[in-house]
Amino acid sequence: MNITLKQLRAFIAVSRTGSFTLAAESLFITQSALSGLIKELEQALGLRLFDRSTRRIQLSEVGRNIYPLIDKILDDLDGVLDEVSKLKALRKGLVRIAAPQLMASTLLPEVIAAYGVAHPEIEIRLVDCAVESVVSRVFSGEVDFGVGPERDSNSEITATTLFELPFVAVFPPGHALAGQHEVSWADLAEHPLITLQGQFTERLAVDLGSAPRSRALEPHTSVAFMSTALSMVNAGLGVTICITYAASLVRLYRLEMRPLVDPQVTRRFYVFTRNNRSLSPAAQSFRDFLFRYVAEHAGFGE
Amino acid sequence: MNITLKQLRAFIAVSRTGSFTLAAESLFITQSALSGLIKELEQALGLRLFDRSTRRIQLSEVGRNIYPLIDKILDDLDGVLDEVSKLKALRKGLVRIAAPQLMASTLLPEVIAAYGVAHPEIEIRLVDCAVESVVSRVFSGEVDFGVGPERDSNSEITATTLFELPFVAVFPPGHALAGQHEVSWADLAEHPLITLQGQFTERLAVDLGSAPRSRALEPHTSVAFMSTALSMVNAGLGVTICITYAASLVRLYRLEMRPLVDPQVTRRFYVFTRNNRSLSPAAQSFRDFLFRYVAEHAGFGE
DNA sequence: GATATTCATCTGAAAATCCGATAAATCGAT
DNA sequence: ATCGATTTATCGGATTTTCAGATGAATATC
Repeated sequence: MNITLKQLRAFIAVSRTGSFTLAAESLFITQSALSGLIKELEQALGLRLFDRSTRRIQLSEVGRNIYPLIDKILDDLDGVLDEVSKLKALRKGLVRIAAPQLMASTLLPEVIAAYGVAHPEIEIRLVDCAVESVVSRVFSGEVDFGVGPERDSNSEITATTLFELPFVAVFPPGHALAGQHEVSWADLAEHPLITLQGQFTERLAVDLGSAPRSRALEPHTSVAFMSTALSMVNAGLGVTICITYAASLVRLYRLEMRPLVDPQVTRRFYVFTRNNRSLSPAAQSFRDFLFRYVAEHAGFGE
Repeated sequence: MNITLKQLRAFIAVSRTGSFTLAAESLFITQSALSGLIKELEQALGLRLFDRSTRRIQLSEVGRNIYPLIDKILDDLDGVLDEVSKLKALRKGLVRIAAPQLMASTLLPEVIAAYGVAHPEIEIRLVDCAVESVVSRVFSGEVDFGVGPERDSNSEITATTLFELPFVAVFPPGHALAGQHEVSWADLAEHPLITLQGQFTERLAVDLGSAPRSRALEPHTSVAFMSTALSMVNAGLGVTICITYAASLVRLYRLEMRPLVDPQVTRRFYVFTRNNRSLSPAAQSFRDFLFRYVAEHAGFGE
């Protein structure tokens, strides 16, 4: 005769309730079946687990000793079953992510592709939108989480740092700056600059301060999308600046990058999640994967 | 359908061997039974645990995740069973015994030492306390059982006779009584008597009745501990009386003993256990050993 | 393409499990 | 003390589960 989970559950139930009858009810079996289960278990172990009369039930010395152990085992088992149901939910799932256009065309496709290898059943839906509306889409629940640069904090939204990367200067091959390993903001001021409209540039100006080199930021041209800026650079209309995570796109345009220094300015990117709202297992899994991916490809795109 | 330990063991066995056939062998069941077990488990969990063709078996994603968890649970369970069998086999255990101070310094150390030879893994914890509180400590569960002289019966406590021994007179070598082989209570009255305080002496007075010889008990001095009494006897301050089980202590003091007769009065000692409460295997074992020891050393200490 | 190996399935037989009823024990109240 | 209520233990029969052996299907190897 082997020990069964039923017997162990019976043991715990009787220990908890201190009564065969109550325990039987809680297990949805008859009292006689329960009586039999305990008897079997005691037989299998070769000793009494309860000191019992028809009126009183009490754990025996040995019973007291093993109760917490058995209880823990059953708890662990239930934990595993929970785990399984989570994993099961993970097998099919839909994750929606909001990200600014540039990120949605550089880092994220790369990560999504890598994730898809291990989790083909999970669909990742990418919402590319204006930087400004990433957080609001997270807030509205339209997406599971969002990725983007720092924005006004909001008590309903949690921002977790995903990475922090420096700015680089971008110019065509054979450009005057191509000879330098690094480019200073002052160097940059010597050339027509193509910048992005919106907060991207405004914040950068703040970071650089009112120092004379901020003149570098006086835009020659200002466009809405990075891809437009890159096309213009490619056409020899000027230089632009971007963050290294866009490296794949820059390479696609066959342009050159140089670290921007004096000072080196970095930009943090965050994952935005909504408070008081747990992620679906699939979303959780992809979010973890994203962090791991970024950590393992530190300085990716360089 | 509920999950069973059999299924979990089957899962582990298949994971380990990577083969249904081998796993079935190692579990001493047929391959078809094993196939069924895995099928059931997968059904219960609602997903595949193995990716299998007829030629190759491989843990699925989920299977890989839960394998270590399940393995740990089974290990824990086996650990508990081990624990139980150790307790049962007396390879470990703790026995707590309450006994009056005198007994805790004479008979019990002797028995415990003898028991320890055969059962070195079992710890015997001796609680020496006032005679009056032996039973209450048994009742409270503070000790597994108690040893002591007769006390008020209690429906919750079972008293089993351990031994019945006579009183002896104790005096220094060269004492006036040394020439006699036996000492009567009347003889005793001729010498200053040192007695123990408390019920010990009171009960003795009852046993002796109102006969004139009870004058023997009029105490010259009354002390709390036998060892004090013996020291005083040793110093020539008088004689005392005790029960033969204390012989080892008397000999330690190099005093002499003589049977007290006319009448011979005996005192019974009991083992007190609590009703409706089984002893742990270790306590059971030591209790049995104690009875055997006393029986085999009948009149021990003489 | 033949062969050997492996997992899945089917079937009858054996074992277990469960339930309901009943017995036995105990406690509390009259 | 006795009776009634409550609780655990046990018994017999019906049901369900489990298992072994044989067979079938799939696939890798030669």
